[in-house]
This record gives sequence, C-alpha cells and structure tokens, in this order.
Amino acid sequence: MLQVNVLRNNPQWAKEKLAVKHFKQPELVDTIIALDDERKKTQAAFDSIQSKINSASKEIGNLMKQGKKEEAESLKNDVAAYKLQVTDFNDSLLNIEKQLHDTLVQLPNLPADIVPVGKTPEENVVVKEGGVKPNLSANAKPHWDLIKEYDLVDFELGSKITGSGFPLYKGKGARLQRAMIEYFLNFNTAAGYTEYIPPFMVNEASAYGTGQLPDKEGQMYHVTEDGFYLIPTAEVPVTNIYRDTILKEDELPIKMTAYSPCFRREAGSFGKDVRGLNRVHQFEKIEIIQIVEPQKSYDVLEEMVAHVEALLNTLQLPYRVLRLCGGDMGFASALTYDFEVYSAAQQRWLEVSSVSNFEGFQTNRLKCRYKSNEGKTQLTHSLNGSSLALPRIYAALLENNQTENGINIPKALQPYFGAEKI
RNA sequence: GGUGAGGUGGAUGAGUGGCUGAAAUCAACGGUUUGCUAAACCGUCGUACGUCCUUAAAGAUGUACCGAGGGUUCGAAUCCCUCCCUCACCGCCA
Repeated sequence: MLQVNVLRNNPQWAKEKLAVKHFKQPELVDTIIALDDERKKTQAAFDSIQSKINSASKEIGNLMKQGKKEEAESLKNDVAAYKLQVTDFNDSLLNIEKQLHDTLVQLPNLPADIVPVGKTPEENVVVKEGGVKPNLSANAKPHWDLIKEYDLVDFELGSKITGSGFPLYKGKGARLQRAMIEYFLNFNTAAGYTEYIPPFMVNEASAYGTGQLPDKEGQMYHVTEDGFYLIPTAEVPVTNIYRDTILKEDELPIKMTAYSPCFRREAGSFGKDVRGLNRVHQFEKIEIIQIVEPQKSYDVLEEMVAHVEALLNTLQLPYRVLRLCGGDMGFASALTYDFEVYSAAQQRWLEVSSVSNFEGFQTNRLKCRYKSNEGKTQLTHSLNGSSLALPRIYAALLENNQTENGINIPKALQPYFGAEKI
C-alpha cells in the first residue's frame, strides 16, 4: 500500500509511474488525495465536538461533587445534543477512511526509475548471463522422462493421494530434494541470514499484511473452517514476524531465511508449462528476506541478487538475470530481478528466483517501522527473494546433467546427497 | 473438547466509574561524577490521526488507543455482551 503523502507530494509523477505498470486508472491518485482532504476535514470536525463532550463531562463530574444537580442536568442535555452530531461525523469519518483505504489498496507500487518500459515478458531486459549450457545429445530427455526412468518422483501416486500437481518424491528423488533444502539453507545462513521454520498456514491478518489479500485470494488454499490460508511462500509468515513493530536502527538490517512448502492453486494455468515439475500446486522453496533502512534498500537488492547468483554458480547451472519490465512486475514490487535457469532438454528458461525491493509498500501495510538513532520513526523497506525454489532447479539439474550412465550431482550438493550421481 | 485464571506502555506490574495516557520498579537513552568500568545522582523515555506555529526541525494543542469488536453511562482501562489469544489442570493424541 502506497503512502498517501507520496502521492500528495507529486501526483503527476505518481501517475507517470503508474503508467509504467500499465495501471488503468491513474485518476485514482486524485480520488485518493480528495478523500484524504475530506478525511482531515471530517476528523477536525469530529475532534472539536468530541472535545466539547469531554470537557462537559468533566464539568458534570465537578458539579455533581458540589451538589449542583440542576446545572449538571442541563449540561447533560448539552452533551446529548453534541452526541448526535459527533455520531454523524464519526460515521462519515469511518466511511471516508474505508473508501480511502479501499482505493489505496488498488494502486500497485510505483516502479523504480530503471524499470524497463514494457508490457510482456519478452520486454524484460537480460542484465546478465552466467554458466555454460551443456551439449546434450540429440536424444536427451526432458526431466519428466528422467524422473520416470530413475523413479524419482511419482506424479500419478501424488494424484491418487491428493490431486494433480502434488508430486510424490521417492527414494533418491526425495533425498535430492532434502539435500537441496539443507544446502540452500546452509548457504543462506553462512551469509548472515537467520534461519526460521514458520507456520505453513497463516491467518487473515498475515495474508493481508504481505498483500496476498485482498487481491490474490483465489491463488491461496483456504481452510475455511479455521479461517487460515496455506502459505504460497514463506515470505508471508516470515515477513509478518515484524508486523506492527517499531525496530531500533541498530537492529537493522533484519536478515531472515526460511524453508517452507508453498501451496498455490494456480487457477487458470494449463498447457505445456505445467508438464512435470514446471508448475505444481505444492513445491518447496527457501526464501531470503531483509528489512532495512530505506536509503539502503537498493544496495541490499544488489547484494541479494549477488547472493542468489553465487548460489546458482555453485550448482553449475546456466542462468540469466532479468530486470522485469513494468508490465511483468508484481503488484507490490518497485524493482524485480528474475533468475532463470536453462533447462537443456526442454530448451527453455525456467524461473527459479524472483528478487524484489518492495520499498515501503509492504511495510506500510505491515506497519513495520524503525526509530532512527536521532529518534525519528519511519517506515522500513522490505525485500525478498527465492534462494531458491526447488522444482525447476530439480528439473534443470536432471536435464542438464544427464549422461549415458546416470545423472551427475553437482559437487556442492554431493555431501548432502551422499553420492556423486544418480 | 471441558474447567479455571488471565490479557495494561520495551519488561515486570499497580490501577473496579471522573483527579489515569496510565503509579512504581527495571531496561533503554542523554547528562553529572570517574584514569576506565561500575555505582550514585539528575533528566528523557508510547503510537496514530488532526490543528496551530515553523522554510524545516522543534514546540504548543485536540482526538483516539489499556487483546479485538459492540453495549451501558453525562463520563469506561475499570461495568455488561461476543470473539480472539495466553497460562494451568483434565480429556485426546504425534
């Protein structure tokens, strides 16, 4: 959620930024400012009458003590009249605040200056490529075939137990999964991130805090009986640790990493993209999250990008880094870098990480602030990224490292996997 | 799931209708003292939204907030209702 003051200070600029995100209703900026003016006026009116009520009530108390009953009674009548007015103002104040809020949450975050203009994924800008694409033989197999051949993941049984998109990992397939989880977590904690294992379901307030509600409600599994949502990413529970918090400057930066399964309904997606592990309803991911001082957030973003890149390098996978264009960015993000690995048999780039700076968009909603050493309280900035999402790494590892006599495990994973090849 | 006790500022904890946005203690911060540390002493020490003043900061002032929401009352942290959470015991159970 944007801060009203940001819009107020420069409405024209805000509209231009919204256009980069292909936001259809720039006029909402004006609506918000008007509503905010109205809010201030109404609050002033409310406050002044409430103030009269408060002082009259005090006076009544004094009069009663002195035994001046009649005067007290007449004051009570005054208060009754004020109360009618104050109720009106209060109702309209609540109404205006709700309108203001409902409008404000419709606005996406404003993109940073370097965000490329563009609408579709094709217009994202490749800022870096790394690693070496393998030379596979002509009969190289996509991961869904390899998975069958080596008996690593059973999709049919997953469907039997739950439904499609809930893979069942098995034997060495399960071991590889566990190896990656442990390796990634170690890599992250070695860089100073504190490890968390969060709850895998969250309440409504948390889903709201990180912005999944209200707009992405349909993407989450909802446990209606208890009002909980299965988390689509560890970002949700972990970032909410700092909901309604005022940190001290010395406590920053907060660096957290968390493993969690992620549950996504992926309503409406189908086709070749969903084959094998490319897109599933339950997958494993290790997330990194930072909460930092505003003036440092873009440096931290670079740091996080470098961190993910370093991790990918140790896996010896060919990758590229994209700066997302305005039209492809997430709602809450000011700047996003996507990491894609090249899955050599499918001959496709697969997204395995998305690292974003949300600036104050998320923390404004979460009310996560910090008090500077000078004593000023202001919003923190939040950032997060995957480090890393497993299924597509899994797919790329299998495809890229396949040989006539087995699948090679990258050196970095071998101690965790317990063998050099499958 | 049942029964009981609770939820007050960073922490502990007082407060059963007006003098309480909230005692006291601790922590924290600033200062005095000190060779350094400690102790002692003095001071500061909630958040949000307004208004005034100001270039701004600071300051002054109003309103709201004592788990959440509603109610009673001229007036609610305090009384009533609903919900949430925590703790203890019982039941069930990995």
